[in-house]
Amino acid sequence: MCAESKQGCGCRCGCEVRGFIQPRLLLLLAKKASHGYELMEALRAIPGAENLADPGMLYRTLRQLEEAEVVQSAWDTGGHGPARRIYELTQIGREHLDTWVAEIHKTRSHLGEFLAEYESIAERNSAKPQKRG
Amino acid sequence: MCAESKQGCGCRCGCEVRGFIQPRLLLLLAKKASHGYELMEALRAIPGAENLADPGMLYRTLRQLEEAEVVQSAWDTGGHGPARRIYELTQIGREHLDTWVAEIHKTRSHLGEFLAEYESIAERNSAKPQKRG
DNA sequence: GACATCTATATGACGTCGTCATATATAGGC
DNA sequence: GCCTATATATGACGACGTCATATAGATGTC
Repeated sequence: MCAESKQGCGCRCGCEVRGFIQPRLLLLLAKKASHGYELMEALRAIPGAENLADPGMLYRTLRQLEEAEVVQSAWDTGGHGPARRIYELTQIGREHLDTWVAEIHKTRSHLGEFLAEYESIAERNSAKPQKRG
Repeated sequence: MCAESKQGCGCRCGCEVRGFIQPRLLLLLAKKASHGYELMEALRAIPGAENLADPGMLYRTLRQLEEAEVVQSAWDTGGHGPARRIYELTQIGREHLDTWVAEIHKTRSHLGEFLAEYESIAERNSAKPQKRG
């Protein structure tokens, strides 16, 4: 989207929430226990989460979450294809999701306030385009 | 907030937009040309932006933005105290702010959809706390 | 049975972002 | 001269994100 993105042009060309793959995974797992590949496909199907469907980030995050006892896993060799590591939420994981949800509420409010502030400035400028009204 | 934050517990304990200091600065500068220290105080006063009031991040970002011709600066030796570098938006900067605003709108919608999804699951679980309804 | 393809998990390299610590310098009060 | 407030700037380090690459089992096909 941004041709100048090399050498830090200051143009981020996107507004992403840091670490958002975590609550995305927790919410998906709150619906249904699942494995990495399936979670990746699910992320790919969610508008705004397509960028999170990266195997590198995904599998590393799942390992971190398991290390933190937010999820737990078990091998599933029953299906067709290679063995899959099935993840499910722990009680800690459900609490983490609740914490994330509270924080996301706050962040959403802050974005709303930012946009309102922008609108008020944009209005002021369009009302008085000349230097001295 | 999170005692386990050492060794990557997976608990982010916060929901921050990556690089959000940029649109914050652009919006502040859209209101009024200003210098680093003043921008830092302004950020400190905005709910949800307190964490962005870090001199390291701030001055580096201002330099990057100037490098990208998003802002331009000039020394001001008139005031009392040390010389200040006064920044103001360029035309490119105003366009960048507009781009950011469009992206922030999208992100805000995605957060709303995430929260709605969470609510629908929370309702379902509280409606049927037992295994088979 | 050799080969390609799909499914599935995993690691390495590298850059950006964010936090914290630290350095430097001017102006004013005592 | 010394302390504090103002003001800008740099270094180190970890977390996050992207891209590339490695490994391997199952399936289909010629």
